[in-house]
Amino acid sequence: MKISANIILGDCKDELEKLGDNSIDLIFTSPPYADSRKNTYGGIHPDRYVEWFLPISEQLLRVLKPTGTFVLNIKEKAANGERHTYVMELILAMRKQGWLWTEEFIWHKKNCYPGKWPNRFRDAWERLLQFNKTTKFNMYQEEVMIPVGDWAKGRLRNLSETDKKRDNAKNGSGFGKNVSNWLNRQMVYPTNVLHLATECNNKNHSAVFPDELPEWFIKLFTKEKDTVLDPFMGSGTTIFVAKRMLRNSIGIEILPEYYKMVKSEIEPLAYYLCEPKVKYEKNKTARCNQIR
Amino acid sequence: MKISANIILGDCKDELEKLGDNSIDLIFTSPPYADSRKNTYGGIHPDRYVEWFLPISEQLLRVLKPTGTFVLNIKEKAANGERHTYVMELILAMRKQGWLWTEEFIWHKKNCYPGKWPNRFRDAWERLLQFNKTTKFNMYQEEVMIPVGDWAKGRLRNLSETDKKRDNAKNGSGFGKNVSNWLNRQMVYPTNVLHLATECNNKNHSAVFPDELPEWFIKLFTKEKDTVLDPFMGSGTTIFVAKRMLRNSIGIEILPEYYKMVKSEIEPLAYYLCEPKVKYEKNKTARCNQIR
DNA sequence: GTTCCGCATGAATCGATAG
DNA sequence: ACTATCGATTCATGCGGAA
Repeated sequence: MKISANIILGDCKDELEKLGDNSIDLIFTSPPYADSRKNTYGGIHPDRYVEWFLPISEQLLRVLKPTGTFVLNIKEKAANGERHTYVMELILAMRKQGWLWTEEFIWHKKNCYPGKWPNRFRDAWERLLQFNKTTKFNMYQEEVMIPVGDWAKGRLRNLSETDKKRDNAKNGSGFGKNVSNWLNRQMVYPTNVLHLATECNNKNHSAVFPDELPEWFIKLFTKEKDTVLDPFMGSGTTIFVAKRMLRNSIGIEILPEYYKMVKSEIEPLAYYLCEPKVKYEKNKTARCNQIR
Repeated sequence: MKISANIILGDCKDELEKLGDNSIDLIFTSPPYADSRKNTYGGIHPDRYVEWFLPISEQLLRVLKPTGTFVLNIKEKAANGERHTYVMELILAMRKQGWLWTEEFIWHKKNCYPGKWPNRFRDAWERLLQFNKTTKFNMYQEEVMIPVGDWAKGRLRNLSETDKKRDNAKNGSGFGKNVSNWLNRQMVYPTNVLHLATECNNKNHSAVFPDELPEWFIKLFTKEKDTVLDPFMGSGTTIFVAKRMLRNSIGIEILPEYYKMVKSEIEPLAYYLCEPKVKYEKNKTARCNQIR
């Protein structure tokens, strides 16, 4: 089974038109922020951000499957003592386009960039806006469950009795179950707040996010062999993570430098991943060291 | 030196008109959320939330000092699989009214409401929108500095002395019981993400936000003898905290039950606080036991 | 007197049922 | 078809009684 990573050089506004309707399971992207990254993207003026983005989001709406999800990582800049409003205006405009604004996740950046200003503190969070085409989208909640909170540590004894009974009743054999192991993995569903550290190695790319960010949403909204799209690929974090997790991926990038870099680095992986019985969890560290 | 707590019964839209121009240093409030608390406030329909709030925010703009700050705690509901947009629409409308949207703090609710749904996770954060009249507002950043280090890392809790003791007692670790441990720590500025648990069971009162929330903003945006206003007083958390911190306060409440309760509980405090050399930190526990 | 454990209780949200 | 009400689901926390 071949997992493909389709790396495309070009303006996503044009390149998206070549993709088929209802063909994408997850769009995860972090577009250039308004008026930032001037040296790389030219910098979109805040006042024109919405009008610049709407033709793109229209194409994204077309290529997304009805069961798919679009996750947009974005945060408004502060200028002249105020936060810009283009993100809110974008949400309102995209809803008129037909998108459902399902949820807003918060990425809490645990080690955010240091700094001090007279009128504001460090900005330690970003928005992860979830948009959908329909209310019946795929969501694999069990894939992102987390260990129960610290409160359980002092109360494990009570849990053990219940869990022991349930476990025995379930399989009946009573053979080969490590109860204490099971106890330490009491799992609960997460919330809409994600606590992740920012990526330190940046490769001249000012808007990098950690692997864990796309990984979490890929786990949550896709299964193996699904297709993930990043129309603003940049250094390719989303694509590399998707590949590692055995999802097909499409990355669009306007800058030749990034395109070449990702293209050359993703190729050897294809080989590697074609081997049978390779589980992505086991290879994570190796591949991270290999490609990053 | 007398610190006053002016408790007013009535609709804040009417009562605010009686307050003088440019007389308030900090407005901290949590208005009734759309379509919620029906039994108490009647519930404002999401589609009419903005038009309901704008006359109030217009008065708030009038009574706030040019150096003052308005902090609005709010979160949009989810309905029919989507988040409502009235909060974003409110921000846009308030800017047209003349407000500056300076910043959006995130309150991460460590213990959010439980529940499970097929299309979303538990909602663990609320917005704390900072509005200002001018870009030259008072901000006492040093007052909310936090110790750097693994214990406080990721929590951003600015603890009063009693809080430190209480937390240490709770953990039972003995860590930090020696105040010098704290004094020796390097202090850093916090970020715009606040990690606080909601207060669960206070028997009779259940405040919608913990004391630490208004406390943090009162420290940051006011000094002693300044005036704090809460136009939706509710059970009076903001007013009690302001009183304890030696700030004058004005609370407006439409429901007689809440009004009477706060009125009767705040009175004995006036006596107590009139005594000289009373530092609010030392009295927190005593007063909490006394009045709550 | 500690520590431990049971239990109630929230700014919630969805789907089903009823008017 | 559209709105109002209700039950089910879920988990971090504090309180009080028990060990």
